[in-house]
Amino acid sequence: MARTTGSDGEKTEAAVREAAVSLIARLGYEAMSMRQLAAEVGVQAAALYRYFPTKEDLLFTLMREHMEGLLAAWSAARPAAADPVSRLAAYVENHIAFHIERRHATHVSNMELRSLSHERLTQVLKMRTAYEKELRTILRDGAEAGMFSIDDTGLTAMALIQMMTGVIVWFRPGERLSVAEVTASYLSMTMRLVGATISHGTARPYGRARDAVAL
Amino acid sequence: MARTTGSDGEKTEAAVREAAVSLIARLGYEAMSMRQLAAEVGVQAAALYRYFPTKEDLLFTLMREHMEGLLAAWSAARPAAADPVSRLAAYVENHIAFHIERRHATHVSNMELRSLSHERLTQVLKMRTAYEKELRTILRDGAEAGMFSIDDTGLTAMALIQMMTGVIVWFRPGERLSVAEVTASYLSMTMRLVGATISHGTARPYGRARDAVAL
DNA sequence: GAATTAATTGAACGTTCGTTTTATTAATAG
DNA sequence: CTATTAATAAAACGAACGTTCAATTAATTC
Repeated sequence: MARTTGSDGEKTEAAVREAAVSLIARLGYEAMSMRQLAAEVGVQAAALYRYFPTKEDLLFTLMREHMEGLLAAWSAARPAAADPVSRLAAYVENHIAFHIERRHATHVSNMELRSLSHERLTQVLKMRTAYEKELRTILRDGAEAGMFSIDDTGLTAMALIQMMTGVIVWFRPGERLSVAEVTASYLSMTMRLVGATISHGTARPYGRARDAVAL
Repeated sequence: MARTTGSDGEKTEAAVREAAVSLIARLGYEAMSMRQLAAEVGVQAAALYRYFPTKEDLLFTLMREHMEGLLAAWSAARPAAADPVSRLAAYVENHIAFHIERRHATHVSNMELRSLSHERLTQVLKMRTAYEKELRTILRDGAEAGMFSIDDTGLTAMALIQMMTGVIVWFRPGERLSVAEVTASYLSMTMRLVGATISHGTARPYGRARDAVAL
């Protein structure tokens, strides 16, 4: 046998990507074999090498495009010139929506970094750092404007990102909570965590956080 | 060659555990070979099978003992009968201290669950759930007492745990921040996130969170 | 000091891995 | 209709994998 009727390179490549994201998320990159992946696509293992020269190239492609997608989504969602509270809200909403929509790809991008070569790891981390820097900038602007109360900008940014990304670990669409409810909760937790205010001197708490007490 | 001078089963087994935690954390369980592990210990691969019947038995042992250690640490640290704020503070402090101290083992326990058999996965998850339930209980008690302002207890517990455990991803002892500083920051972020109060009606915010605003 | 037990080596087993090569067929271009 | 290109199958490669087994030596017991 050789070329099969109806075979199409573009469709096959798309099927390979999709199956790879799902399989790597479920089994892990090292545990997934090229033969397993091929079987999932309905093809022989050798056919995969027409689209990706090595297994690692496949992984890197998935990760790079995931990070590019995240940066692109934020570029599209970011408010042009708004106050820190609005910008932070936009960041949280975009982050949650993007990660819930791409649970599997996020899993791959977060868990399989160690299977990348040094050079490619650096590339992916550079994109990740650029994305995180956006949040740090918002937090710093808000702190300088007296609208946020934050101990340490870098630490707070990491804590927020870990908290938000963690949603993919436990959240399953169609269960107890809706995406909108989850987003609203995370938004409210975020605003309270950073001590968001409208203006310095006002005493109305953000969300349901009232009557807090000094440590 | 055969038995080497000075060889000791207990010491070898301890060395195997230690090397395995470090190697699995760095390379991943699937990527670490038994020959690599043996070389790290300074022994032939066959010798490992004197202590662990299979590679998966080794992984499971590491995970189970990590979770048992976490539950034991919390049992020792938990305040007998205290108010929700104190109990929450104790939970956060214990969690951060334990996870910073055992970064590698935590990495293994969180990232390699999929390499466990169904039965063993269930065992580990049962312990993890028991640990998380402790936090949910504290949050619920605090909310019922009117000392916390929380949308959803389960969601908040997951968000807090993800946030706190995430410390092992970026924190490195001996760098910019000390363990004490990090702990204090996480404690303050936690208290603000849950809207902690001393008593309903008081208007003094916890930590630096003042002048918050309604969503 | 002989017998026994504990700890380890070295070699090998069958399997699976990522990848390459070659042949073959489907689709397309002239 | 023929020539060319695109897409795949089938088979094979050497290497590495987890694991087993028999032999060997150190430590311990009697």
